[in-house]
Amino acid sequence: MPSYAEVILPLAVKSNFHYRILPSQQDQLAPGMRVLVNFGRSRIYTGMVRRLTDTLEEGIVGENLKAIDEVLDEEPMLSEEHLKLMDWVAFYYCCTPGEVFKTAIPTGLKPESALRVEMTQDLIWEDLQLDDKEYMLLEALSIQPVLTLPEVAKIWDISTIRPRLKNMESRGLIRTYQEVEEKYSPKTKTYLRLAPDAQSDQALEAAFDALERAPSQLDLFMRVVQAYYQDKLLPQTETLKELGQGAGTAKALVDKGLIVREEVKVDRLELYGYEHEPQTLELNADQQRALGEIREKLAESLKPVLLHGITGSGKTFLYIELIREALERGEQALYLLPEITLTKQIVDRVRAAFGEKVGIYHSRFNDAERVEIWQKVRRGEYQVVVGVRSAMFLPFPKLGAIMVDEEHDSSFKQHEPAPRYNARDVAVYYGLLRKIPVILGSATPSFETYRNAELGKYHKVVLEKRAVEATLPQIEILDLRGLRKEKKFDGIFSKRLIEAINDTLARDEQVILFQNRRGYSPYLICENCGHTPQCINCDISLTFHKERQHLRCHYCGHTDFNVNKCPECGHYALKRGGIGTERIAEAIKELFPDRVVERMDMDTTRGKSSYQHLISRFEAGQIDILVGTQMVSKGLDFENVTLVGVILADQLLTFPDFRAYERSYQLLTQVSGRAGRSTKQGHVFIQSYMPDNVVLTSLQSPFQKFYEREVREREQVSYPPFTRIMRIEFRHKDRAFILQESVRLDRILRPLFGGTLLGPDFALVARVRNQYRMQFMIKLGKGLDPASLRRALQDAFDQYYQEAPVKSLRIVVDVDPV
DNA sequence: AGCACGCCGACT
DNA sequence: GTCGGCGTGCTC
Repeated sequence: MPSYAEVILPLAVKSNFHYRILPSQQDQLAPGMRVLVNFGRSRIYTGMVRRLTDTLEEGIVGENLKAIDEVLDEEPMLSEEHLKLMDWVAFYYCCTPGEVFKTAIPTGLKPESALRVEMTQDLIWEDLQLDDKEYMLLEALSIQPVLTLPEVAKIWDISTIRPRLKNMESRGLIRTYQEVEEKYSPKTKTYLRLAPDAQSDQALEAAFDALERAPSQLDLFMRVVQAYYQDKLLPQTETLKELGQGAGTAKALVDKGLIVREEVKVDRLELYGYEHEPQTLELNADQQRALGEIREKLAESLKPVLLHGITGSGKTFLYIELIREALERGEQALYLLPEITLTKQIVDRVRAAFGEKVGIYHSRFNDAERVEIWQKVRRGEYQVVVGVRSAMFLPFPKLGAIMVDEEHDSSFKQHEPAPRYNARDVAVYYGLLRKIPVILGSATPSFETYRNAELGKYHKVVLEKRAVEATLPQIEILDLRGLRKEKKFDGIFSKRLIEAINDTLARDEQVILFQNRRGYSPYLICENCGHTPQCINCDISLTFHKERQHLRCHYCGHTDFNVNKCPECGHYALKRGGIGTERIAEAIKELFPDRVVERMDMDTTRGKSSYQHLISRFEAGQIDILVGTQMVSKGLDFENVTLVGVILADQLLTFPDFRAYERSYQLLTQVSGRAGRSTKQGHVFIQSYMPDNVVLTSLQSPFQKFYEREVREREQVSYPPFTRIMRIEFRHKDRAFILQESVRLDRILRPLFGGTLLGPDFALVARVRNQYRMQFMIKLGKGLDPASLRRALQDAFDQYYQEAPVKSLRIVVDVDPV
C-alpha cells in the first residue's frame, strides 16, 4: 500500500497536494474518496483523493507532509472515470483541479472548518482596559457564547478583524479555534410512538386512569395506542393539528413517560406527485424512421449524434425512447437542457415515461437537496436525471446515454467562475471516455456541431416534420423604415402588429412579445447637453427602471436615484432612450386596458417559484399578452399562443460579435416556434429597420441554406467552426497600467502565435466593477493542437511573470468562449 | 482561497 | 512615531 495520497483541494491552487497516509488508514483509502486534511496554518478542508503514490516530487520530504485527518468515505465517491473527466475539464479549460472539484461536488459534501470565537472563562470585567469594539464583542459573547467570523465582522463593522482578534487573544480575553461544521444534515420528521414501558395491559390501564382528568392528553394518547395496535407510526404535526391541540399536549405525555418521540429521516425531494402510470409513446412515422437511423448509426460506430429536428418535431419523444433503451440495458441516462427549458412540462413528460426513477437537477435547488440528488444518483435510485449544466458532474455509477437538448444554447457554457466549461462538450468527451451514446439535439444547431456532422465526425439524423400536423408559423418582416414614413409606426408598435394582436385576442388566443432588453429604457440622454448617465463602476450606460424609479447598472447592480437631473449640465432634461420590456408592457397595457399583460424577465422572476408561477398562469390562459426577454423564447409550448411579435430585431443583428447572425437566427427561430404549436395557424411579426438582412430573409428557408452561406464568411476570416478560440482576458483597476502590461504581454505572446493572435483590445465593456478589462484572442487552427497550445501559453505566462513582477493583474483564460 | 509578512498614509 | 490599509507569496 502506498504511503502518500495526492489530494485535490477545493482551491485555485495550481497543483494537487500530498498527504501522509496513517497506518490505520492504509487498507481503507482509495482514489475517489473524500478526506479531511489540514491546510496552511489551521484550516481544514475536504479534499478528494486523486491517486495513491510512493513517489514525491523533488524537494518534498515525506516525513514533513501532514497526515490525513480523517477518511470520510467507506467507498470511493467518484469513479476513476469521473476523476478522469474532471482532470480533462481542468486541462482543457485551463483551470486548476481544485476549481473543477469545487463546482463538481455540492457544498454539502465538502465540510470545512471555520473560525470560532469564545470568551475566556472567569473573565473579570472590572480589571480590563477595553476599547469600544472590544467591549462590544465581549458583550455579544456574553449573550451568544460562540461567534463565527462573519458574525464578528457584523458586530464590528470593519474589514480587517483578524489582527484585532489576535490582539485580544494574546491578552487572554478570548479564545479562537477552527471547527469543522457539518454542512449537510438529513431532514427529519417527528413521529409519536407508545413508550415501551406503557405497552403492557396493566400499564395502559394505569395510563388511562391517570389521564382521566386531562381530556386533551387522553385524546392524543388514544390515537397513539390505536396506532400502536395497527403497527403504525403517528406523525406528530398532523395528528396534533387534526385534534386541534398544541405541541404542549404531546410534551406532557412524553414527560409522563407514556409516549416517545421518534425522528425519521425524510426525503427532501418528494416533489409534486406524478399522477401518470409509466406509458409507452406512439411515435409517428418520421420519428420512427429517425429513431431507427440513430440506432443503426450508433451500431455502426459510436460517435455523437446530431439530432437536427425543427421546432415541434418531437425530439423529446426520441430522447425518451433512447433513455428507455439505456434503462433496459440496466444503465442510467442523463438528459441535459438549458436552465429555462427545465419546466414542469418537460419534467412531467419524462416522469410519465419513467415515474419515480427520474431525478431533477436545477440551480434553484438548495444545497441539502443537491446532496440528496447526488446520493440517489450514486446509489442508482435515480436512473434518469433531467438536469442543467452542472448535472454533468453527477456520480452516475453506470451512465449509459446522454441527451443534450438545445445543444447550441449558450447557457451550457459557464462564464464565471472557473471552470469555464461547456457542458455539451464535456458530455461529448465523457461519451467518448465511457463509450456511451451522446445525442445532441437542436432545431438550429451550433455551427461547430453542424460542421462536425458535415465532416462525418458526428452522425447526423434529421427530423423534418412537426409532430402534430400543423403548418409552420408564417413569418412576416415589418419594415420600420417604410412604416415610419407612412406614420404606421408609433415608435414601439407598427399598426400591422397592433391589428394582429387585436385579431388574436379576439379569437381568445394568446400573444408573446419579445424584446431582448429588460428595464424601461436602456439609457437616458440629456436633451440639453447630450450626456448619458453612466455607471460609476463600469463603462456602461445605466438602464432606467420606471417602477422602481431608478437607474441600474446591469453589470454590477449599482443603482442611482437621480433620474431627472442631468449629472453633467444640471438641467432637468433627461429623456428616455431605447425600449425595454417594462416600457413595452406599459405601452401594450394602454392599448389593451382590459387585457392581462405580464412581463417575464430577470426582474420579474427573482423568487424561487415566480418563473413557474408565471408559466402556469400563462398556460391556464390567465395572461393574454406575455412580454419578455430571451426567457420567452424557450420552453413555452402552449397551443393557444398563435402570435409572436419581435419588437426590434436590430439589436440582435448588430451585436458586435462574430456569432451575432448565428445567434439571431437561433433566437428568432426559437421565439417564432412559440407560435402555433397546434393545428391553429401561427403568425410571427418581426419589426426591423434592416428587413433585408440575411438572417431575417433566411428564417423561412431551411437552416442548412443559412448555414452554408454564413459558414463561408467564417472560413474566410478563420473563425469557428474552422478554428477554436481561446480568449485571454486580463483585469486591473489601473487603466494606464493595464495598457502598459498589454504591450508587454503582446511582445511575449506574438512570437508564439503570430497572426493567430488578435488584440490586445479593450473588452466589449472596458471596465466592470472598477476593473479594466483587456483581451487577446488566439485562433487555434489545424497546426496547433490544444495540448501544445496550453503548454505554450503556460510558458508564455511563466516568462511574463519572470520578466517583471506583476502587481495584482488577474489573467483569465476562456476556452471556446460563446 | 486564507493567512502572514511587509511596506506606505492619517492619526495620537 | 504607530495603527491599519492593501499588495505579495505560500500553503503538502
